[in-house]
Amino acid sequence: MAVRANYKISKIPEMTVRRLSIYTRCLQQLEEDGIKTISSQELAERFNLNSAQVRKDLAYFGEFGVRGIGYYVSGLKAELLKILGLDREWQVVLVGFGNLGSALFHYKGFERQGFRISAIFDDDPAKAGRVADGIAILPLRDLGREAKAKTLQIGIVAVPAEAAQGVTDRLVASGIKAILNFAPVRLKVPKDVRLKNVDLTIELETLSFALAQGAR
Amino acid sequence: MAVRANYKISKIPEMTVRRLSIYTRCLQQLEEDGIKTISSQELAERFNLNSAQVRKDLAYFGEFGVRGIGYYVSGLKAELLKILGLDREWQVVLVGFGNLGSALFHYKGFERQGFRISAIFDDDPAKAGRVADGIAILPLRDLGREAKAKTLQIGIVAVPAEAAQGVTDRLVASGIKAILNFAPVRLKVPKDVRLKNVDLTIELETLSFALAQGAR
DNA sequence: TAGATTGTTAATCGATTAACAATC
DNA sequence: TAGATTGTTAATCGATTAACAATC
Repeated sequence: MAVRANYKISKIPEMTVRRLSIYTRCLQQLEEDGIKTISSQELAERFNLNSAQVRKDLAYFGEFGVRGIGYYVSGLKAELLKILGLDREWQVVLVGFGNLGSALFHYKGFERQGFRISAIFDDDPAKAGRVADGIAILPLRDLGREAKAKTLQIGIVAVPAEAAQGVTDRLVASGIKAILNFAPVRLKVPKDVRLKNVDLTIELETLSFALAQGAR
Repeated sequence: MAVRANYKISKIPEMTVRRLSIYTRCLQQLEEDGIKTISSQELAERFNLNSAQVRKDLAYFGEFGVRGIGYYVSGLKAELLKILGLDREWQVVLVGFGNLGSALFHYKGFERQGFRISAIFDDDPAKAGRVADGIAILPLRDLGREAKAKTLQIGIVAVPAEAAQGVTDRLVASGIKAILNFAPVRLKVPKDVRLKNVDLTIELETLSFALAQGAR
């Protein structure tokens, strides 16, 4: 029953974390549907996974199941929310309020999981000074002050490739420890800073690759 | 020297394709900088990869290098563009013109690699009928006709989760063989249709996980 | 030729899956 | 208790890396 407290973050495979997110969503749905328990087998089937994989993913963090029964939906959901850090609100800073940046700002999915974009920065004089949905768009020089004042924790980089490293350096300098980067460049960050890249063009290229190959 | 023509698509690891995209970009930059040749070692160093991995990735598709020299930058670039299907233009259809959809439409990165969003669909009466940058926003019922007329090849799903499966079914029915999905749901598609999911919330959750763990 | 670097085979590593004793 | 399902160990699979003969 005891939850292992002393695992190393680095030991948890990235794919395990991603699957935990997926399980969590499923459990939220199951809870709404009034379903009380679910087995690893049933959970796995919904995502074409192996039941052993589901159990192993969970086993990194503790023993949440009951032999002969499976997992209690709302109990497991609560555990996973805690593990993923979704049992609290995160203060997110968005840098870059172009097309992508403003879309991310208005995207409802983030807010729903507790990611609150509470600061926006853009050095474009046409944007800095404006207000979006009650959030002021500020020039980057104000970042350090705002990061402290609003205890910003996660940065989103949505600026052009050329500007991305400079922006990242300022985020790091202001104490941000996690960055989600949408610019198509490899950013350098200190090793205590978590960096995740989302490269939309590469996603499309995996598709054009498949189509180009298929056409042979 | 001969390029192997008979490999199976399914045999190429996804991660290999993603790295090919990255190599290609690097080669484009190197070409602009006037660099003529590059070794697998030099290429690998730029991305913290292993030189054997670079050579192996390329070896899936042929022998592009010269022993003792390395790879000719512009020659290899041209080969990779062909392999990735980036030596041509792709007709992309965007479904959903909300915040995310309109951002993707205006995102310059796609166009630059030959992905042309040449049709937009949205059933919202406030949007259907409008024109965005010369592209008419049409109701979904026109999809079949437009798909034929414009030989649409790749679909982007940027609608709310509830609408995503319905939209996908219509894309498939209209003959689209590759779909990039931004809705946070597992879509069902026939097995000859390529599906790639981009889940922005999960990306943020990998960060909140790391922060939450680090905070223990 | 001597030096450099490829393409490829063999070794290593890590993640997925099968199998099963433990136990509700 | 009998049946079901967990948590975990061992086997399998696939991807990464090291090593090296081939060769420019």
